[in-house]
Amino acid sequence: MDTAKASKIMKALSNQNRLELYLDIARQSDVGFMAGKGCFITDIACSFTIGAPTMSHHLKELVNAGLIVTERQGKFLIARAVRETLEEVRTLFNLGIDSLSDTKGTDHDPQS
Amino acid sequence: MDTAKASKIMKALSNQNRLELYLDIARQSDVGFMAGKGCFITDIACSFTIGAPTMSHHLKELVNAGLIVTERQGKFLIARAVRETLEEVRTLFNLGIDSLSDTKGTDHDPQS
DNA sequence: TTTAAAATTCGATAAATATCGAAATGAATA
DNA sequence: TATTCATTTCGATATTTATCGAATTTTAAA
Repeated sequence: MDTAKASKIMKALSNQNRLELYLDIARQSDVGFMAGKGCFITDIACSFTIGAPTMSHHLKELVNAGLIVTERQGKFLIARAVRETLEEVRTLFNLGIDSLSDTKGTDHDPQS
Repeated sequence: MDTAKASKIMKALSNQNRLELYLDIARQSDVGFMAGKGCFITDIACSFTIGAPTMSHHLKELVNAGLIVTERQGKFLIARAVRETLEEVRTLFNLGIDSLSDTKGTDHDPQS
């Protein structure tokens, strides 16, 4: 993934409300019996203090970043996390090397 | 990690220049013989088109987010990625469950 | 001590953005 | 059809921020 796209994703998650929104959606999108079903924005929205217009705006930002997809189901809106994007984010934070996740490599803490 | 801190980290990485700066530092902070030594900002800076004041600003933001630490070495500035913060970011994107990349939740590498 | 290089601070500016209230739209239901 | 609920659009505003040039500081070297 190029850094242009990556930074857009980070920007989409740089607002606390939007981050929590995404995490809620991502968790519900994949947990157990709900897997792949997505979740109702209405149900999520009630636990947020922001207004409906702001919620709508945040959702659009998440869609724009490729983090979620939405779909209208009658009166309601369904959101689902895009798994591929999440995987890309994870890959990004692997920094292209694996040596960061294991503990070897430093004899002692060079700081403190 | 709470979402307040997480969103601050995301914000710090939401600017493309700053993200690339961080990735450069993080890679050089941990690769092979350089592990733990940090890297000279001067050397990194030359591959960026931004001016010195902007670079200084970006570094401060990264420090503020807890992503890097800096240290002056004579005339130069050394930067090192904070491993713990990176780990926290990775944990965040595991969404608290392992089931996202592995339906069973094994002890295999969840990054696959 | 003078010079030069690296980095920071300061002040300014243009652009982005989070949020809101009011109004409009879409869709189910009474 | 009229009403009601979920969502979106619009317009506005206050705040943040990325960036710069100029000036300053810090430190090494000449």
